[in-house]
This record gives sequence, structure tokens and C-alpha cells, in this order.
Amino acid sequence: MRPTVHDIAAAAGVSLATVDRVLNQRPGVRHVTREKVEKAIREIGYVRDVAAANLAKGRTYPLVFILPASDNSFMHGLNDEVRAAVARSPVERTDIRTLEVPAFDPTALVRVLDELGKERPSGIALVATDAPEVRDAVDRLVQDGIPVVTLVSDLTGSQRHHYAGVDNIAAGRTAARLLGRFLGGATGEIAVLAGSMLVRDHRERLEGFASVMAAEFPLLSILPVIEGRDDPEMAHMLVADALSKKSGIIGVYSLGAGNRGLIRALKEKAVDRSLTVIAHELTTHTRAALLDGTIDAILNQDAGHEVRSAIRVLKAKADGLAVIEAQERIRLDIFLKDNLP
Amino acid sequence: MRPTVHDIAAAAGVSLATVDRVLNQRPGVRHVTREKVEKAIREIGYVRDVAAANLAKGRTYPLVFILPASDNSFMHGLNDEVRAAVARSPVERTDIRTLEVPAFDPTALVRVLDELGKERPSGIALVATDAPEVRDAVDRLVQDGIPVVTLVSDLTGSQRHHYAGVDNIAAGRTAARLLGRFLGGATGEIAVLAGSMLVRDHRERLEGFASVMAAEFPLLSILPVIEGRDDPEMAHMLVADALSKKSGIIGVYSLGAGNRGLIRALKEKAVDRSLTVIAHELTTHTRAALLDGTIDAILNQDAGHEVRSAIRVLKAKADGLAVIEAQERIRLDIFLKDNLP
DNA sequence: CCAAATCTGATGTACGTAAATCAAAATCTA
DNA sequence: TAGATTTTGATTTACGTACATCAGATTTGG
Repeated sequence: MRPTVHDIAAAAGVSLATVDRVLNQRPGVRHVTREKVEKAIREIGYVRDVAAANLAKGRTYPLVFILPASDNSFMHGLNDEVRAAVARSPVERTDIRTLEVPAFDPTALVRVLDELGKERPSGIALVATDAPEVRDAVDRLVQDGIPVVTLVSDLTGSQRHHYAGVDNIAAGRTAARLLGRFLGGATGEIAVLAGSMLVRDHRERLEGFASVMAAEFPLLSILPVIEGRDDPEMAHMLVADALSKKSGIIGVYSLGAGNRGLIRALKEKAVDRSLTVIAHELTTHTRAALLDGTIDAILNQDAGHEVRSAIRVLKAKADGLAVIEAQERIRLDIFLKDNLP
Repeated sequence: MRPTVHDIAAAAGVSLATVDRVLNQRPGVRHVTREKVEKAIREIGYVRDVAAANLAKGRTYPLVFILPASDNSFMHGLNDEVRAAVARSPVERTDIRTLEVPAFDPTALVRVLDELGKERPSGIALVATDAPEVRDAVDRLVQDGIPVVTLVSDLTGSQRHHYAGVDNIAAGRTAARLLGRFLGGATGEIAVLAGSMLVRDHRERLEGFASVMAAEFPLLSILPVIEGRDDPEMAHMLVADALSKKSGIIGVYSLGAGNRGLIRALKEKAVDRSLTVIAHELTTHTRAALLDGTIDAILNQDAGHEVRSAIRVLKAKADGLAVIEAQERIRLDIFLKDNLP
């Protein structure tokens, strides 16, 4: 049987009340007594029954998700997953609130973060815009003892407790190798479509992509990055233009969102050119394009996993508990037309 | 505030005791009263607080994992993950026991399953040997109300509640497409190394592999399958032999275990031949081979995820609760040298 | 050594549910 | 309608922890 507070009391030769004072760091315990109790805790291997503790406390975990107000499929999917988590709230004892902030706007994000500092929720998950002032705001929260995890996009040099997202450098490298291998030993140009170089995940993907390309596929040259602002219309225009002008393009790497526009451009301008195309994020549009052969591979991050992981980590940090590291690692999913879920 | 049993009692106009009788399907409640209570439960949207219920019951979940006594890295890894779950037992209220049975031995497996039927654990997870008598034994357990999940390898036509493993047909198809694409438009022969055609996962991988190869890569022909019994020594001998005799081999698909032997054979016989190689299961050996270029891609199933998923599902089934489907889907991981964890 | 301050023990209630007991009420049977 | 039977209510204890209160013990300062 698992040891309880009574066992600690017996082992340490003190009363239940004293054990409670030590466990919940309440005042009024002499130093030596405290040590005696802590020793007993270690020796009998006591671990607090979190379920019982939460029951007694009537505890819930007020959590806040800060998401960018972006109108693309990926962010919509992320939003859906947060809503699904809200639906599970009663069972998981969470109390989740979602805040929308303008995308790519550090100032707005900082303002929201600073306000949350006063409110002191049990935990905060945010899709970070990678700017020094955001990093400082997050670090203030962390210093204040509020658990913070970054979601999807990380925050350079910050003290955030955890990052629930994929390794984007690895994603870029993987895309490069897949593209390089799929193209056999061909010579030609590669077009790269990004959202914005202001977000860290896109920068990192590009960095990984370029480094593997340079090192291992010297016959393929990367054209200047097209920035489509994750917007389908803009992406369509820019990609169509590039395809018209550059006849040497034999491959495309789309590392951001807005793939709806990319796919349309490909169908209009390149049906006959048999391009090899790799894109990020599995959505209804990219899925259809993968199945009909317009896209050759999709790299994906599972938004549901990211949200669930963020919640688990925030709850664990709020209770000062350990997490199962391997469970919280967000994988880079690679989908070909054969292994779609 | 979330509704409690007291709220049901008030809403239905009955006593707490009656509510308890209905909730825990105890006898002694008239049909009309039962209906009245059930209606109230639905109307106020009551959901049992599982944590509180488990606390009151002092409940633990006795679970049994049945694993084959195979001496390969994958099964060792699976074993490690079960042990890790045992270490978490106090927190998760599980009480996990592992049983080893001879591999590929339906009779032994049936004997063990039948005995567990008497013992009535809260749930059973097994790596199934795909045979009718095993299926029948599992179905008896299910009929008896014992939750059963298959792990890694599924059981054809059985009533098991869940399968915690990858879609092996999709895995084979994916391997075929990767291999076909990596080989560009080359012409040649593909060697396939399997463990045994007696286990369903290997059969399915081959099936998926062969179908995509035939349909989409007609220039590549599949050689007769080499069965290495998941044994490194045997695999080494057979593969080395094949490489010596067949000079037309340009690709290898290893769909089972025993990759240690395969890798040794490749290094001895094929350093100069630049074969394209795809293997299953990420182990220290395959990881090293991927990094040094001997292997081009590894398809993997995450044993840790499989074990944790099996436990979650068994617990949920034991309590009659729903699971988060997406969370329990075991993905096919594709590793290139760039996205290794 | 006494009073004041500090520390410790004993005890009770609460969280939401399970499970048991016993009494009372309702229903059924003859 | 009496008596047996079934159904329902009321109440209590328990699970492991949190938290509060008050009394008693020990330590500290002067």
C-alpha cells in the first residue's frame, strides 16, 4: 500500500498537524522538526496523492491560451483543439480561457502578458512572437512563479518552462533531404514560400533547409524566399508569378501556412512541369493536394497533441510535479499519400 | 460548479442512497424510480468524479501485459516501457504484471489467456500471435467483460476493444513509396527481409509494400522474401548470401527485427554498391546506421506511446469511459538522419 | 524563574463518492 | 387486510488530503 500522511507522522514521531505544516510549507515548525519530517518523507518514499489533494482543495487549474488572430487553417485547427480541451475541462479540473492577439505584434502580446501577471492564473500557453520585449514579459511571469509554455513557436533565450512544438530546424533539414532525394540527381532551382521571417519557426525551418541543401545537394539552388504572410491570396499571386518567370524551378518548399494559394498556383501553372513539392501542415487542402499528386509530402505538427501536452505540462508545473519527457516531445509527422490518418 | 450526487438526488426527488444504487447498478430500485434518476442525471449533466470515486473505492487497476519472449531490441524496448509504467503505478493507481510467453506460439498464449479469465484483472494487453484459437480466447475474455487491447500486432476478426499499434499496411506502402522515390527512375531488384510471415504485422507490411511497388514502380522487382526469424545471426547470413548472389539488388526493405545482422551484412558486402535501404524500428543499431548512411530511412512505432496508450484505454474501458481517439492513434514515425529524437 | 513567544498535538470538518446498515414506507401476495 | 416482500430513506464511515482552531508543551528572553 502506498504510504500516506499518517505513515509520515508515525515514522517521524510527530503529529499529523505538523506533517501537514511541513508538506504545505506553513509556518510554525522548528527547523529540526521540519528536517525530521522531511527525512521521514524521503525514507518511506511518500508521494502526495494529487487526486485526493485536489479534491480536498476543490482545486481547479485556471489556464490561459494566447493565440494569434490569424486566418489560416492551422490556427483554426489549433483553436478547435483548445475548444476540445475546454469541453474536457470538468473532468480535467481545468478552467481554460482563450485570448486572441493580433499576429506578429509584440506590443499587443506584451500588454496581454503583463495583465495576466496580475491575474495570476495557474498557467499560460502562448504562441510566441519572437521579440526581446516578449521574452522579457514572459521572464517576468516566470520569475513571478507562473508556469509558462510556448506553443508552436518558441521564444529565443527566454525562461519559459517548456516548448510544446516541433524542432523546426530539424523540420527544415528533413524537408531538404526529402526534396533532394525525391529529385534524384537532377539540377535546378527550388522555390521557398514562407509566411514571415519575423516568426522564429519559419526562420528556423529555412535555416535547416538551406544548410542541408548547401551541404548535400549542390546541384539544387534555392531562390530568394517568397514571403506570403501566411495569406492564401498573397501566396497565390507570388507563387504564380515566380513559376511564370522562372522556368528552372523543379521543386517547391512551402514552410508556412497559406497553402491554399500555393496549391491553386501549382494547378494553374505547373500541371505539366512535374514539380516536386513539400509543404507544412496537414489541412483539408494540403491533404487533397497530397492525394492528387500536387504535393509529394507534408510535414505536420499535431495541434491536438500540442494543446494536450501544454495542458499536462502546465498542470504538472503548477503542482511542482515531473512530466514524462518522451510523452511531451512533439514529433514531426511526415505524411506521404500512403500514411495519412 | 460541477453537479454532484447530491444535486441528482435533489433534482430527482429521491435520496442519496437511491442515487447511489442507480449509479452503481445495485439492486433494489423500482424501474420507474431508476428512470427518474437517470433522467435527472442526463438533465443536469452529471459526470462522476472519477478521482473521488477511485479514492472512495481505494481502487487500483490490476493490469496484465503479455509479451513474447523475443530477444530483439524492439521487444526489449517494449519491456522497458512497461517497466517505466510500473514505476508510475502508485500515481496512476495501476498494478501492472508482465507475463512472458514463447513467441509465435498460439497454444501457450491461449493457455495464459484462459487462466487470466479466472483471475479477472481490470484489463489485459497482449502482443497477439494471429491465430484463430487466440482470437477465440480473446473473444471469451471480452464476452466475460474484461477489457482487452492488442499491442503492436493485431488479431484478425477479434472483438478486442482496441489496437495499440501502427497501421502496418500503411507502413508497408509508405516504405515502398519512399524507396521508389529515393531510387528515382532506376531499374533493379529489391530484397525484402522479414521476421516471419506468421505474424500479422509482418504480413501486412509486405502486402502494403508489394501493392504500391507493383502499382507505381514497375521498374523495381521484389525478390522472394527472406525470413530471418527476427534473429540477427540468421538475418546476417541470409542477407549476405543474397547480396553475393544477386548483383541486381539496388534496394532493401527490412520490415521486421534483427536489423543488427542486416547492417553487418550491408557493411561487409555492399559498401561500394550504394544501396537504398529502409528498415523498421529505431534502435541503437539502426540509429547508428542511419547516421552513417547505411540506412536511408527508418520507420518506427513508439513503444512508449503504445504502452501508455494501452494503459489509458484499459483504464477507460474498465470505467466505461470514452477515450480521446486522436490521442490513442499510434503514428508511423518516419526518421531520416535529420529528425532523429 | 516567570512571562511571553514559539512550537506542537489533538481534533474536527470538508471535498465527492462508495458502501454498508437499519428503519420506514410502499407494494405485492394470499 | 394481515403479513411478507420489495423499495426507499436516513445515516454513518471511509478514502487521503487540506485547513482551521484551540489547548498544551517547549523554548526563549529578560
